[in-house]
Amino acid sequence: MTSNKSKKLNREFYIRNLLAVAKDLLGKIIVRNTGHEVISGKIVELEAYHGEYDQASHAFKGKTKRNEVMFEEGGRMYVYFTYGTHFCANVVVGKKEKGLAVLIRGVEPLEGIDLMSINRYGRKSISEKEKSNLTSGPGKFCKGFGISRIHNGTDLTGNEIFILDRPNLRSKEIGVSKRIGITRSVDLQWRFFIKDNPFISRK
DNA sequence: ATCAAGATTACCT
DNA sequence: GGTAATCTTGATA
Repeated sequence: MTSNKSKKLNREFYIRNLLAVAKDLLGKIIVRNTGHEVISGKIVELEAYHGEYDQASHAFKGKTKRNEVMFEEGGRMYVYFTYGTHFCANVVVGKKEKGLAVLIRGVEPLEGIDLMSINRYGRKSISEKEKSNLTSGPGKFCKGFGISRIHNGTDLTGNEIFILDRPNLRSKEIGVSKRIGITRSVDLQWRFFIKDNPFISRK
């Protein structure tokens, strides 16, 4: 079982430099334990957001009711609702009050694929195309994993949602680009992904 | 109280 | 490549 092979990332992992944590999270295994079933997948794409000098960050204008989890100590989930339809999940990074986060944008499904299929399409049996589309985007990942507003603030050192350690990738395996879907601070090259992985949201 | 924008996705031509 | 769907938040009055 994938979930038992390696160790859960601890608090110290998350309380580090934003871009270092972002790159190190690539290739790690994110797990959701519903209490009945386990869903897991490899993180293959993400983006970093910095509350102090990144105008695209939800934390840029300071703490509000919506983004308050971003100002907690690293190692929690910040989940927000957008476009009236989708949830997006972030890993909060760094010390308290910093406002740093990493948006999870792409995951390669490992365990619980039947449940993911039901969450996304309402049925277990899905086409090859639907399989490749299960969790290849921030909203799709949340839908597949059943993550919604009730998971905002979830402690990733707990037992419901957590991330398992894996060896860091070599920098050669990591692609870097501008972030997607934003209108401010557009030139920061803060999107990271595993090159050639089919579950990244865009080529 | 009102309103525009939004860290997206699915479906259309 | 274009755009409707759908609703919460934060800004402004």
